[in-house]
Amino acid sequence: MDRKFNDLQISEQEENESNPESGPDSPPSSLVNDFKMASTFSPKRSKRGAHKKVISVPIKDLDGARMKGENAPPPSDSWAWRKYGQKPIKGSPYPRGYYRCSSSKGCPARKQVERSRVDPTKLVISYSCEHNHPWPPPSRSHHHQASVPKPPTTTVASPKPQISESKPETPEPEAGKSFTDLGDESLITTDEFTWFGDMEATSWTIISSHIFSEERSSADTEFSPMREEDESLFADLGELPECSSVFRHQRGVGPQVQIC
DNA sequence: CGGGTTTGACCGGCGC
DNA sequence: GCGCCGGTCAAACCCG
Repeated sequence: MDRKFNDLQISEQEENESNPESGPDSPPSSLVNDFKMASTFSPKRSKRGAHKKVISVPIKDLDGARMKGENAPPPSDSWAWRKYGQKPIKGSPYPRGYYRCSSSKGCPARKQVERSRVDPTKLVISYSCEHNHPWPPPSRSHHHQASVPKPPTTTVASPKPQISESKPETPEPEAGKSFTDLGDESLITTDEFTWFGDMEATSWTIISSHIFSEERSSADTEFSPMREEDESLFADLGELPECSSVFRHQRGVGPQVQIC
């Protein structure tokens, strides 16, 4: 399967802009052309005090292949998500699906999936998780565990305004680099971003916030396989000051994203 | 039978 | 205060 995800866009939003494209008239600035490094958390409707990150991914043949009507199946990442609701959103022809993390008990992570109304070819996924909650969850669901043939490696995407047309299949020199090498402004591309298994895309952008600059202690193994390291890494992630997006390589499964 | 999905009801925040 | 709207709950249903 040569499914590459090529037009992934992640932006971080404050809670009060929880709607990726709030209002039919409001431009999806934070999604498409703009990104905010919202390091400040402003809980407007912070029932859960959650940070939120928004990913915009192209759907393309996804809808043709599997979409039924307007229901876009959420791209599978490394976590188990259980759908707990779906609502039509005012001003949007497409309903929004509500998912919660079922990878671990009590996991506060939420995910909202909806089609972009300004660009129906894109799927907008909003990740949110509890403030200060160690996210991603320390343990994956057995489903995923079982489906992970090989230990993943870790890739971290750092803030980058936009990368267009970067070929995922291009062997990445960065893939072997350390995070420190990558620095603050780097964007890691991988040849196996298949975690959006159903996604078809031509370019991709990852936008995130403070990731590694200070977190990269010497003990961190950049792209080393992880299993137990996994856990420790997650522990580290739990201590990340703000939000970060972590992409984990997994052979056979593809990289995964954890956001918070 | 266990886990996920669907869907209507309910709740709470917010604007008027 | 009231209505709108987004988010969540939970029972029924579906599926492997």
